[in-house]
Amino acid sequence: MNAAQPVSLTATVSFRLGTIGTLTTNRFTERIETFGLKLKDVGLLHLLQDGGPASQLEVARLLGVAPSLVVAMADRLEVLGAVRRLRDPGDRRRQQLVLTEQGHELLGRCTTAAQELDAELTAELDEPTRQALNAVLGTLAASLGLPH
Amino acid sequence: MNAAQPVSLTATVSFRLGTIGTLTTNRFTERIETFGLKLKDVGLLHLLQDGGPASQLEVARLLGVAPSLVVAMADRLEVLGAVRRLRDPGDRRRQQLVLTEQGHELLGRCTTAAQELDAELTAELDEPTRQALNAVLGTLAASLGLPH
DNA sequence: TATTGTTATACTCTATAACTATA
DNA sequence: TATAGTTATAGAGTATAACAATA
Repeated sequence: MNAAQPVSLTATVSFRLGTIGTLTTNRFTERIETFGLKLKDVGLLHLLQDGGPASQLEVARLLGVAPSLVVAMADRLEVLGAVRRLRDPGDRRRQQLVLTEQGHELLGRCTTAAQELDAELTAELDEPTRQALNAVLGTLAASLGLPH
Repeated sequence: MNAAQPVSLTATVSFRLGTIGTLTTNRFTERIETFGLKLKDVGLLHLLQDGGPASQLEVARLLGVAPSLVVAMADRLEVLGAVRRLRDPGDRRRQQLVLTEQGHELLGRCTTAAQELDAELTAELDEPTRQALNAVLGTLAASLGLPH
């Protein structure tokens, strides 16, 4: 007993989540390039929609990225007209990032792109299976501290 | 009709696969660093186990990476004693990469690491749910042309 | 001349560190 | 002196292009 039967690496949940996740990320990245967006820009847009205005440092902490990267993302999104920087009058060191109407629309297009990608990725699954998969992934995301 | 109800980006399968996949990849990468391996080295080891000896250019094509990257991986794995380069006597341009006994053991340790990570990631799921998840991921991987 | 592997170089993404303005 | 944001610099990972050996 205790003899581990030989399990293939590719049969593990981790390997499959990693490879499918990478493929998914690559395809999504291609699509949003069309909008002039980088992958993490989408996370920033989503954050602003959900949590309202936030200072750049708050954003960096919430996204788990360096503050200098938030500068680059905010620059890019400002050029696209998707966000505006508003100086906090009470503390003029702070930049409040706010989503513009255009930013909201852009986020909507990203969501549509994700839904289209969903259909493409799960084309082989029947609807109950697809929904069950999404539910389990939601549980997993929640338990791992990811947005869900 | 046809009015799309507002779906959150984070509720899509694509977003969840992307974020969970990235987290999984990061954690797996940390673990195999202990063995002196980079992420894609593991894919190479697995390939050699499954398909037997292969030329470096075949490996590049199968892994979907540049030939120059295979050189770097083979260098690293050769130093670790995990693979050997054998000149093809029939065509001396070709280097046949073969897995050594040590390479086989190393791959085994990677598989164990993935299984441990599986347990960690799916700790919140009951066993039938965990198995159902793995089965659907296997279906997905197969339909997307990924190893499974 | 074409192909395999290698080396040299460049590009993308992101972090760390130095710096400026404000508190 | 401490903090928010910015700019400068560096490192990891990987691709493309130039090159050498062999066919």
